[in-house]
Amino acid sequence: MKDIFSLIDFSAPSHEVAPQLIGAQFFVNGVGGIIVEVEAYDQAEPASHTFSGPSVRNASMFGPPGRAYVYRSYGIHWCLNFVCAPEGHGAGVLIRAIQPTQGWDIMRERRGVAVERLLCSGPGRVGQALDIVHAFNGRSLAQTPFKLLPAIAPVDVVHGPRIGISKAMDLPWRFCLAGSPFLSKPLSK
DNA sequence: CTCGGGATTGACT
DNA sequence: GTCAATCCCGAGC
Repeated sequence: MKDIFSLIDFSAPSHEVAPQLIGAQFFVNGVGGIIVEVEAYDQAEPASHTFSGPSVRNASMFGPPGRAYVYRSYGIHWCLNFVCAPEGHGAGVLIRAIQPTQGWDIMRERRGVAVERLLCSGPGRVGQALDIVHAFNGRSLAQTPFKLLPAIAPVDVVHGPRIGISKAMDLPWRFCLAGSPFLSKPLSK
């Protein structure tokens, strides 16, 4: 199998990397599955954490591409991004939903729910199910505990406006696996 | 310094 | 539909 880092150039703009991640498989310590929903963010648009420039919180987004940006959302959840674009650019792809394929029992225990559809359908849920912790911030996606594998077969990717933001609503930078029942919400246009 | 708003979720009316 | 949980950070005084 081809190495995904030879197939995807993480130094490309986040909105170009994002659709390529749909269908890829992502695991943390062997727990995870197929990426079915992501969103792209870039310093040039006001919905991004990096819009106002570097800070302690978003520093890893300004670091080298191909690494993790882990942030605390609403003071409660841990969410995961893949850093994109050249170093210093401040762009990334938020992992919003995963179709579970490995580690169901572990994910059910961590999440406290039994319904498979609710294990990883949302950025905060992905963080909890895969045990994303702040210590992963800045770590390379090519190294343990991460494992990122290319899609087994070509997939249909659909896109639309991003969720949960109040700025730059016009950018269609949410990318989903067409017809997937594991999305955090149905795609709107 | 205080204040307010989130790239959210789950419990409740 | 409403709302609280709770941390980071920018805006404003």
